[in-house]
Amino acid sequence: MDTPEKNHVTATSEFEDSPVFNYISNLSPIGPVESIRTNCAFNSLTCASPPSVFASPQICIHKETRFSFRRHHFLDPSKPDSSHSGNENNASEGVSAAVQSSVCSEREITIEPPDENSDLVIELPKTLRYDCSSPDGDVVRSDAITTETMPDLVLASFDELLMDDSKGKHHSFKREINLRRICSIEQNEEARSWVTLVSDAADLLFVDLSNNEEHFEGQDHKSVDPGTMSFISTVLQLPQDNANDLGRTESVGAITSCKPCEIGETATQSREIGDLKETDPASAFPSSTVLDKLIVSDSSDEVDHKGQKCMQARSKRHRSIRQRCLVFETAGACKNKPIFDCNSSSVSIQSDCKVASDEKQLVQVNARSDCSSSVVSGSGLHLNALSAASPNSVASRPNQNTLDKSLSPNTLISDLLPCDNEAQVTENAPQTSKSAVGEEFDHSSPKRKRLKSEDVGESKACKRCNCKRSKCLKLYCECFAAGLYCVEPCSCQDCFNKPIHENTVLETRRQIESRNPLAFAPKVIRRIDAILDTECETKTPASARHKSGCNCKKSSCLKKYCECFQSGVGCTISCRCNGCKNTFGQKDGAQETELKREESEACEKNALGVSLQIVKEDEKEHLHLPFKPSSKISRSLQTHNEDGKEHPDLPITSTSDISRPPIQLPFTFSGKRPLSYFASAKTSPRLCTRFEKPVGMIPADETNEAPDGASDVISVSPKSKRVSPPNREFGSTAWRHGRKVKLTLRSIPPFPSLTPPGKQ
DNA sequence: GAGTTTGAAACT
DNA sequence: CAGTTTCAAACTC
Repeated sequence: MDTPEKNHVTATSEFEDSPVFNYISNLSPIGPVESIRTNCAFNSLTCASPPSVFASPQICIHKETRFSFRRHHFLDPSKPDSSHSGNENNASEGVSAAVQSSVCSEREITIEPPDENSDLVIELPKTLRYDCSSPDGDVVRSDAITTETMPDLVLASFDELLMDDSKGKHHSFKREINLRRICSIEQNEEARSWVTLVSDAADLLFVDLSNNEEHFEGQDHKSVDPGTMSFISTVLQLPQDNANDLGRTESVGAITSCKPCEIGETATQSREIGDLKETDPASAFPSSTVLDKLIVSDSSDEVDHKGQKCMQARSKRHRSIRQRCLVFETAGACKNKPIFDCNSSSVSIQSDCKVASDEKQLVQVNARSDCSSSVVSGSGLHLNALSAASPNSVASRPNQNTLDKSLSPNTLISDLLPCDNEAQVTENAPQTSKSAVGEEFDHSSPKRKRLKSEDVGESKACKRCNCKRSKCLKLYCECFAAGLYCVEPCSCQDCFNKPIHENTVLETRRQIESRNPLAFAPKVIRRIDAILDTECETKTPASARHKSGCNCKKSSCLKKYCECFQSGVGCTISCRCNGCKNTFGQKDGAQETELKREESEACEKNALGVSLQIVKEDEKEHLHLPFKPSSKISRSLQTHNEDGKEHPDLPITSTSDISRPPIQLPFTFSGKRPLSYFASAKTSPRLCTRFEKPVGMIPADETNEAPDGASDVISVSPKSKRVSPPNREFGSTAWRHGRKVKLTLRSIPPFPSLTPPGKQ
């Protein structure tokens, strides 16, 4: 028998002869024998890795080298040729097999390339990345997952694990299950997204890839969210790329309208589109997401033109408007350079949290993308505008007129995407927009005031001010308040709200934010589930509300003087208005809503509960917008609603609304539309949503308290006086009475305790 | 288009 | 924090 040592020696000699060995030797200080042992140890280490990975991302990184190594070997056999050109399926299968067979390996794969032996490790990723262009690129997914979604996924699973830990049951087992689930979901999502995307212009993919290369690796989990946005944007953009701009846009607009019936159609379409989604159990989660539905419907629009019926129902006028708005929206999405440029900007913004830098980046983005600039020019879309518009879409349903107006893509985006992102987009817009926007606004005559009043959707999308004394540097200026630069259509005088005066603008903005951190936040906070709530058709007030409420004295909240009315939302108890007659919902009615909410909360105990924790824009500051799972929120967050349809979109809207100014919008979508989207919502540390968590699992205090503090709206009032201090628990009944109950945001105690130190 | 009304924002 | 002023949009004519 040969002793192990002999074997090692032999092997060593063999390796030494090979160039690979030499290469490795150069890369690693580890001696030949050691390296071999390391390889041997891979298996054991690999299995052990997952916990470590969960425990700490950094640890994962350390291990990554090994895993990458291992992965490299592992994949090669299945995919001798990394190009996968011929066998995309095989490749994907290999990957999927790897993923499913070994969760550990999957996670490892997802980890970013290690410092050492990076070449080897990176090699595969690159291959995958190139493969991304292929529709079947599940492999790509792994790559994408690595940089984008995994953190969320890991956190999500980890979160679940924690919950499990609380129970003290089957930790490892569930862990693996979770991981498997995640993997399967990812794969499914991947397949879907690719199916959808592939049908579209390949150029988009190229663009994405090119951009991905830049941003993917650099992005942390935060970046994931932007990716989703990007994805959405991409989807939205597709129509424009095609000759069927109007039609596509229209479909989007129809979706945007969010009519229940339309949604239903959309869902149906999505089903029709492919069994891919529905057939897969995994679809139960993200696939059902509204976003997903929308996307699917959009794609389905190509395959199945059913959706066009809804589109055709729209008037041409709205169609054109929508298209324009959509362009703007997408602009944010960066039509031609879409996704990742925008993402990058958003990401950088998030990380930097500096307006100046953000805007600069935005500018750069604009400069880089031709279309984007034009799109951006749509400056009309700004965060607030979107938020405001979105409510309209939902809230205005009672009024058919308003409904049509609300159909603008803005609504869709606002509904689907974090306002922040949008804001970012819009923020850029002004810079490059003027020329591009020119056309847009050419039609706008001096009577822009009238135009605004005439077409809410458009006006919302296209802010134009008429400031004379504020120099457009105060919140009086709608443009400035919206985070937009003034553009040609503006009739302002002595305007400083221009890129030329960037520093001034930024400084002013900082000052205002210092006074009121949420000064630039959307004025209207939408209910997450509003879009999905069938009741919205007849009852919108509860779906959204003004962040701080109105203070109308004479207008009876029936004119646009009233911000609630203007935003198409009903007044709430937070409003100080007198003689409220808001057609979107009277303040008095808010009390009834409150009662209903409490009732629903009672029901909530019997249903799956979801705790939604939204983080304020600035994650670095770790400002959490705590709120408890109100019944509606929980309901909306549940993977399945009454109709059995999934509504993952919640987090998005809620977060968007909550999050503060566009630029710093932290909100995170997962890079992959539904899945990541879902995952992020579900597991994001800052946005903690527990879809699957049964109420019973929630600590007694949590469940009990939820009703008290639960506010209809997930929102944070910009006005400090109305905002409840973070981390404060308002369980007492005292807070039930009066406005504070509504506006008070409750922190969710349980999460911190459950969260392991290393998680976040 | 000018003037008035209105309510948010800003100021004291 | 309340009251006042400033401001610009919304509205009316």
